[in-house]
Amino acid sequence: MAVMARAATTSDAFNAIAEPQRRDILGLLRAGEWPVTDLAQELGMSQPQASKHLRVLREVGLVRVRGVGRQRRYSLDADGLRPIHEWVGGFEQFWNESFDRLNSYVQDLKQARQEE
Amino acid sequence: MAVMARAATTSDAFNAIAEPQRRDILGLLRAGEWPVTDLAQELGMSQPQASKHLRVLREVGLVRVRGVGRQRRYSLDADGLRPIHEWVGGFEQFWNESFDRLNSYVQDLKQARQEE
DNA sequence: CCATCGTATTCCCATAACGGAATGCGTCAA
DNA sequence: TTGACGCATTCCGTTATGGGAATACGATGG
Repeated sequence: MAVMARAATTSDAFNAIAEPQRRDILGLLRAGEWPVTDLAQELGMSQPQASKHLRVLREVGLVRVRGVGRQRRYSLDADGLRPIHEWVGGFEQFWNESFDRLNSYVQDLKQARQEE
Repeated sequence: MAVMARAATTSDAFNAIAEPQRRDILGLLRAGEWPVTDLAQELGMSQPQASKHLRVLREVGLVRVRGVGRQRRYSLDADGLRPIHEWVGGFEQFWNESFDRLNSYVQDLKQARQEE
């Protein structure tokens, strides 16, 4: 049985978006469809690299492709990001926590002062 | 110069949370502080594995440690998740898109019907 | 001071990533 | 039909992963 080292980048959206360039690609695709070459140039990466990253994104369902003549136009399919947003959202109260604590601390101070 | 293969898991929160078990750890830590052994048992992983994952999480600043006697208690530091939430949140309109399209399609239908 | 508890670290291994360079391949224009 | 264009794929090399097992290490209790 295969000893898994690190989960494949294609195993899920979490792994796919761990790569900065792939996040760049997704960001760019918010602007609409892009043929590979243009996308690569826009983001300053080689065409093969762009193709490879796009393949990963396609495999996890974050982008779609459409053949137009001899080009392949990629577009966003953001549904796969939703689970991530929800998972991370489950921690929202905790990154407000320190602020809340500070806040209640300040409240306590105020109250203590009034009671002096 | 070092040829980078894949970004280190410790390079940022995106990479750190790509590993399911680390997400499990973070989830568990919402319940409060945990000593390593208990945490490992709760999540069904070996103690060394737990320690290793916790190290990664600590290096990217997602958890804090506190020494209590001979145990080390880990707790959540969720601030580092915020950038992720914001990045993913930037795509929210796009995963509502298909719904929106369906919606406007229905509107069009209604309107067309009234104009008959 | 010594044995033990709670953890962290180290070693070993199989796997796969990402980048660069080269190449394969389908489609369109002449 | 042929050549060029737009992409995808393959090969190579370096690096680091996560799991298991063994071990090192600091703090505590006796």
